[in-house]
Amino acid sequence: MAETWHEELRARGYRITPQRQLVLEAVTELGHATPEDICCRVQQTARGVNISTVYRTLELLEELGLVTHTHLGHGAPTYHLASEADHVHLVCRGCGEVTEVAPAMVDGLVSALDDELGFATDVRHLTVFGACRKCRL
Amino acid sequence: MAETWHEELRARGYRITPQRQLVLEAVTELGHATPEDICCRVQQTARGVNISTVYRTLELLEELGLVTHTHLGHGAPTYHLASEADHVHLVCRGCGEVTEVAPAMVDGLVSALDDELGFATDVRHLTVFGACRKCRL
DNA sequence: ATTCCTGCAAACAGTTTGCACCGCG
DNA sequence: CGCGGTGCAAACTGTTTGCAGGAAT
Repeated sequence: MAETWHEELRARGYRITPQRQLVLEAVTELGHATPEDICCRVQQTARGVNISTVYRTLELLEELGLVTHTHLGHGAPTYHLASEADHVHLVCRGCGEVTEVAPAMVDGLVSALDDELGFATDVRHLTVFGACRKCRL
Repeated sequence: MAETWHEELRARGYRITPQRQLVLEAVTELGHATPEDICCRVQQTARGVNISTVYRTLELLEELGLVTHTHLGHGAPTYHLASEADHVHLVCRGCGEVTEVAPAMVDGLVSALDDELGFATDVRHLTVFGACRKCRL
């Protein structure tokens, strides 16, 4: 609701622009969107936010902690709202389906890596490839 | 030792060429190598295996089950011998260090996904991003 | 008015493809 | 000798950058 991120931006000396608002909206509405998805979406509403502005904006929003990205395969990365990103991705190599599962599913792995190696896992960036029930032979 | 893959190739109607041998050797010796790494390596020994041949060959070797690849970050994928690929990758976002850990570390996750969703995890393609002991603030 | 932001075009990295020639079998 | 493989160049996707004009503050 509250546009708290406006203050966040100003506090760091950044400006609030229509493009930035449009990109954030597009990420919110699309979920799992590639930079190009976002660009297309934004083209429909207003006319034109350039693809390079989309990249620059996503980088900025990620730096502010408003969005995150994951790699769901070979192509372009996909972006989420950080507030809705609290899940792990499962990608099926057979049908390409993407499923989200609760981060609790990997709690064991996370604590094992922490205990044994001192490694702090970024759960939200985790993508597990494999075969879903339908596609496993 | 045994060049059993020679028969594999012939059996499927493929030919054995010096380029294919060189690429396989490079993957064996380098480990975690990008297509370009492999290309460079091969340039030194003989003169010239073209980058597009490297791509075509890696695709072939992967289809034969001799090599696999993972995505260790933003850039190019990295290739391994399939016989040495039985591990999970940890990538530190701070220093970029890549660590290999035993697949046993993720056994819990794998069986949870199988039990609850019927999802068959491809452990060898799994990459966990995060921060290593030194880089976690 | 100042400074940041945007659009555009060009540069770039990684990968794929078409085609003529080459060489394994 | 025939057909698959290779090299080369061109096309392509995804991303970054330099620069001049435009807009938020």
